[in-house]
Amino acid sequence: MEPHHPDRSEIELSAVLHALSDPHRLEIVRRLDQDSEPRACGTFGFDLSKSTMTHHFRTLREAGVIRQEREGTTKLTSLRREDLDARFPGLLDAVLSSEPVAV
Amino acid sequence: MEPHHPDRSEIELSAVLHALSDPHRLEIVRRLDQDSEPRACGTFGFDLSKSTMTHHFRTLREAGVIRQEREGTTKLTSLRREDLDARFPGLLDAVLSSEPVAV
DNA sequence: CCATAAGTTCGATGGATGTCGTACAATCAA
DNA sequence: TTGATTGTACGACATCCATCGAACTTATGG
Repeated sequence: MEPHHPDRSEIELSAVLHALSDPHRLEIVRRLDQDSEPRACGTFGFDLSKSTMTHHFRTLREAGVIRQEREGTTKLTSLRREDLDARFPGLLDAVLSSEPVAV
Repeated sequence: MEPHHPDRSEIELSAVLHALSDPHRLEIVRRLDQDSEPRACGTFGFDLSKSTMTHHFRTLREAGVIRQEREGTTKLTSLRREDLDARFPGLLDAVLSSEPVAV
């Protein structure tokens, strides 16, 4: 079964803020924004287990921050920038324009 | 002893996002922004116990979102808008411009 | 068909979090 | 001084959360 993505109108501010309040997840979003190309989950090189990464990606997806699509054996992840900009104008830019933190 | 307020440069994005990710705390910040006048802690009328309110105000204060100053028997709370705007430009406006949610 | 690679699922675990009630401290008014 | 008002401190408790390892699924490539 395909994973669930909330509709744009269903994206909740508190869920987005909570998703972005974890340093690992914020760094994921930061890199997705820089690349502007869908990216495989395993290409982030964090010192975390696979199951923990799955947990973080699920948190971001269920909050409506990212989109995940299966592509063969991998899973491409992309930022839902248009949806986020439409729903919370300026939020993503404000968050991403702050200085990165080491993770 | 006076409660601790982080210096502007010490305010961390993850702490701010976490503080704002709770609906009650977000509503507190929303009202502080509308009033633009320092406000007593007890004037928010939430259906929460006093100790829970203390907890939320402490979370906001330690994240650097609000300032608390004793004034007689009450405690005036104000938004640290200048500090937040300087440290994370546009963040507070983006958060506050989204539609309020019932609490 | 088999092995490998990429993620998910499923407990488990230690720590944080939101909530409460009761007791306490500080200030002001009578 | 006594009482009322405001808020804090301290446990307690149920839940959530970030993390892990091990077992599983799904697709790809010999």
